[in-house]
Amino acid sequence: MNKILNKNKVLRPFKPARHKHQKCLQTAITAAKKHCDDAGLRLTPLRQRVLELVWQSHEPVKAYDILDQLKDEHSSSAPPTVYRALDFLQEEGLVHKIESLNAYVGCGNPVETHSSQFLICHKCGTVAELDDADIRELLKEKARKIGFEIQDEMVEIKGCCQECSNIDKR
Amino acid sequence: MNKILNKNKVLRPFKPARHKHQKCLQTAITAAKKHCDDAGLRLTPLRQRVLELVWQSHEPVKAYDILDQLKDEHSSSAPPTVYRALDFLQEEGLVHKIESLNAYVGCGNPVETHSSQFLICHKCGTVAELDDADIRELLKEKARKIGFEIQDEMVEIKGCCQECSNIDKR
DNA sequence: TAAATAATGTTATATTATAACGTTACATAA
DNA sequence: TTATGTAACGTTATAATATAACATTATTTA
Repeated sequence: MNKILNKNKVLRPFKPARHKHQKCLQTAITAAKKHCDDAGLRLTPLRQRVLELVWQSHEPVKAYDILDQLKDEHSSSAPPTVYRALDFLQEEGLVHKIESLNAYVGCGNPVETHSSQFLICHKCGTVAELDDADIRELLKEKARKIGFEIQDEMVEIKGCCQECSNIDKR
Repeated sequence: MNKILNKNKVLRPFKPARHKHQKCLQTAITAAKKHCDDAGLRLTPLRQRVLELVWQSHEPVKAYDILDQLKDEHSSSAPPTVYRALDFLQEEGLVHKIESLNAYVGCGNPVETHSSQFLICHKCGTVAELDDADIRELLKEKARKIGFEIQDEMVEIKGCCQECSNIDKR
C-alpha cells in the first residue's frame, strides 16, 4: 500500500447489499474491546449492547430506536441510558453522529483519531465514511486563508451510491 | 477580479466585531426582495420579519428565539409560524440551517445556487460562509472514485476566527 | 365576483436531548 | 478486607426542536 492510498482511507466502505454484516459487527466489537482495554476504559455490557445496536446495519440509527430495542431487553431503560452510552462511544471514536440526520453510525476505525467525511445514500440509506487527508488539508488551507483555525470539521455528503445507481440503470 | 478569486467566494465573511451590522441586514433584505420579485414569489411581511431576525447578527439564530421575538410583536405566533417562514427562506437560499447547531443564518448571496461551507467560531459564535469551487470539486472527485454521485453536501467547520485569535494573543 | 391557491392561524403532538438526583457497582488505598 | 471515592446506571421530570392536521384569511386567476 503506497502513501497516497494510505492517507486517503475508506474507513467504512459501502458494502454490497447482501454482505455478511455479522462480520462488520464482530470486527467492530472486537476493535472496541481492544480500544477500551488499551485505554483502561470500561466497555460495559450496556455500552457494548448500544454499540451492537448502532452496528445493526450500515444505516444511521436513531437514539430512540436504540432505546426501543433496549427497553425490550431491559424495561428500565430510559433516554439517559442510551444517550450516555452514545456519549461514551462518541468520545472514544467508536460511534459518530450524523448531524444532518440526528442519527448515529459505528466507526470502522476507532483507534486513530481522524477527521471524517460521510457519504450518505438517500436511496438505500447506508453511510460510508472516509478519512481523507486531501480533503482535510484543503479545508485547512482554505480556512487558513481567512485566518481561521480549525478544531473540528463535519462533512456530510448526500447522494446516490454505486450499487443504487446500478440498480437504476437496469 | 480574476477567475481563481471569482470561483472561490466568501459569501459571508467574518466581520470586525463592531462593523455597522445594520448594513448587512439592509443588503440582505434588498437582495431578498429582488430575488422574490424576480422569481414571482411573495416575501410577505412575516417572511421578511423572520429574515430580519435571522440577520440580527452574524451568529446562528435558534428557531425558538425567533419565535419569542415574533410573539412580542404578534402574540398569535406559534412554532409553525417560524418554521414555515424558515422553510420558505431556506428553499429560496436566503437562509441556511447549520445542522450541527440546529440554528439558522442568513445567506450573503441568495441569487446563485451554490454549495456552502460554514466556518463557525466557537469563541464569538459568528459564522462565515464560503462557496468554494475547489472544495466542491475535490469532494466530487473523491466521491466519484467510489462511485458516489453527490446531490447535496454539508460542510461545517468549527474553530477560531482571526479576530478571536488576535484577542487571545494580546 | 367566484373559485382556486397560497399563506397564515391554531391546537395538538412527535422527536430529540438534557437536568437533577438517587442508587449500585467497581476500583483503590488504608 | 473493609472503607471510601468514583464511575456507571436508574429514575423522574422537563427542555429543546420540529411537524401534523385542520381551520381561516388573503391573494391570485379564471
